[in-house]
Amino acid sequence: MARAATTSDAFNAIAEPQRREILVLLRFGERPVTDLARDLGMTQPQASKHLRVLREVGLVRVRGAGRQRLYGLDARGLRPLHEWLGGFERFWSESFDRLDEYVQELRQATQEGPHDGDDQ
Amino acid sequence: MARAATTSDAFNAIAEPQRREILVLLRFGERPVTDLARDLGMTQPQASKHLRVLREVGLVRVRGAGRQRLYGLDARGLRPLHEWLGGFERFWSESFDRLDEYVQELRQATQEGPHDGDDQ
DNA sequence: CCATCGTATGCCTATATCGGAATGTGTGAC
DNA sequence: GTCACACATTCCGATATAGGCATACGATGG
Repeated sequence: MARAATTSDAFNAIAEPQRREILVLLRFGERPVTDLARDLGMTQPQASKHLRVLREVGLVRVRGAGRQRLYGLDARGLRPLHEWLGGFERFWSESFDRLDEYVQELRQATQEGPHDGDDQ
Repeated sequence: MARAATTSDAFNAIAEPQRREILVLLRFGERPVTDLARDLGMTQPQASKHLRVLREVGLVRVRGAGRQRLYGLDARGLRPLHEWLGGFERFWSESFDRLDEYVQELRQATQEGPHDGDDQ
């Protein structure tokens, strides 16, 4: 068997650096294919192919605007990634995450009794 | 060119579901190869190969313990993923994250003036 | 030193990728 | 209707994967 299809997963889809860059660009709004291709220094067909993959895993949506097709981000598809990663937060926050720190601060401020401890 | 090597990235390494499961198991502590293989229902050689990949991208470390080799999580390698994903938080929190909600609650409780709004 | 356990590696095949170039499809404009 | 434009799809080749199986490696114990 070969590697799993790039379209099988958000995990597989974003394994490709260029696809990640596309998603980053789309954070700033919808864009047509040619725009993306030019900004990322790739050919139009390649951009189209990458967008196809991203579409199949539900990370982007298309909207026909005249003879252009505007691609837009659908970041809900990234949630599985986020959730999976969530299980590891405690590990890489050996040097605490700013958000974590913030939460702790606030937790103290509100004088909520702590109900979870950290072990290991 | 083919797909980028699985060992080129944490992104590529975790594209494989079994590799993700290995990492999840390692959250609970160090473990020898055979253990992992059995728990995940795969052959020992496969587990070894997956662990090799994970090692090459710095997601696990090995520690020789007698004639066993204990594999342990090194979650720092997941930070690039976390950081990349961070840029999208605002998007998938259309239906708010529990943590986000919690932070907001607490923010109100502490009566901190709000200094950022959510747009979309 | 030799047997044995735990683990790593080599070889093989099928599969699917990414890149490049050319060409197909569809929409709007004149 | 035809041209031009924006985009999608196809064919090609090189590459490297994951799985299965056999086997090599390394350390420990007797």
